[in-house]
Amino acid sequence: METPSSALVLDRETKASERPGDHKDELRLWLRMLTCSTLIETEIRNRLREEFKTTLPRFDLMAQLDKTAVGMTVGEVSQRLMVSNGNVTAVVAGLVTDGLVDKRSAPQDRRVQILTLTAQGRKVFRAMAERHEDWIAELFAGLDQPAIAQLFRLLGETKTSLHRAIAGRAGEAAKGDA
Amino acid sequence: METPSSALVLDRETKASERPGDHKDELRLWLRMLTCSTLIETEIRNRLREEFKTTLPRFDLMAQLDKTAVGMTVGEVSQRLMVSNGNVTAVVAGLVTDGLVDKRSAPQDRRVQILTLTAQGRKVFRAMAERHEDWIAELFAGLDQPAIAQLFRLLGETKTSLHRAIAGRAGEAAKGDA
DNA sequence: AGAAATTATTTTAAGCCTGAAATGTTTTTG
DNA sequence: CAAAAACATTTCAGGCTTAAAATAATTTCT
Repeated sequence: METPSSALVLDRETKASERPGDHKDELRLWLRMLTCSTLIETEIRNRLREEFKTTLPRFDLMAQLDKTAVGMTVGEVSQRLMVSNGNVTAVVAGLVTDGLVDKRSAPQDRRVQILTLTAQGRKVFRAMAERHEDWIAELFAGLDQPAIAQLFRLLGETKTSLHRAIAGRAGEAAKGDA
Repeated sequence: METPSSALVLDRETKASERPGDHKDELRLWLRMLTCSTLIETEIRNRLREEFKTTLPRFDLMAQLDKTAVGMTVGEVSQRLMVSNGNVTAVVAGLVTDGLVDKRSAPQDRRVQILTLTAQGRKVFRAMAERHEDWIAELFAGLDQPAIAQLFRLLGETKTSLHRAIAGRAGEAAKGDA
């Protein structure tokens, strides 16, 4: 950002990372990211309700199923959406009732439930997805292409950092368990 | 889906913004941002439960109240947290029961409820906030200071873009209403 | 002043979401 | 082969969240 000269000025001019034990910058970054996510989520939620009388969890679930031709198990969906298994069970129940999703146990392993979009489900989803893509573009319209690319890249680094930190802690916990 | 020949090859080489009507980059950006937010939220939620036996909504609410000496109204909190009024009412109820938050109607306007942290609430929150700040720093540890600053700046631009897009649409809706 | 509009909050009904316990199924192991 | 372990999903209890309707208080307008 700027070019400071002496060591003390350096502390003043650079960000808090120079001050030991201070992590305000990371906190502010997180709060700003959360604000952005919440604004987008709320807006998409509103538009899905107004324009398609549906909810974001339903849309997200259908989006996963649309990505595959052969269907997906409950566990697979739950992992991809980063929600609990029980949650998937509940949301799927609604979609099955509405004839948008088909659920059947796998013939070779009856523990597993295979979820697929019905023909109608696929049709309905495709229509929503098209609008959804426009909405997202509209929301990000204030960023030019290089800014989008840059942001995408930095969020990639963030994701890596998060995975490392979370896995690290899980490892610690496991060590304690053993 | 097939390999195009002349003009379209250019499309392949340049970014999607060159293809009219294609907004895949924005969509991928949003999905990546959502992944990051969800990872952080889930991790913070887990740690708050394990270490302090509390929930993220409660923590967030207390964080707002900690920012003021004179207290905050229900509406003010709801706006800042970007959640519904009814939600604040419910979460506050729990915190009042636990003696962490105090709620009383404003003397000059009895419609308004003033929320403040109790002494205990402030003490409990401060302890959690300190840990929380460390956790966030830990999660972002893979980013160096310039990356954090850059990301913060880009998310600022994003926020501006979002506000403009959302306000714009609200304006349209209002026009229709009149 | 009194009616109407506005404002702040709460209530309600419905759906989302979680972690943990329970259920049913398959695989491993003694 | 049968018991035990592992696995996939569902159920359950509890809390969060929302939009919309209801309630309560204040302000505005005539």
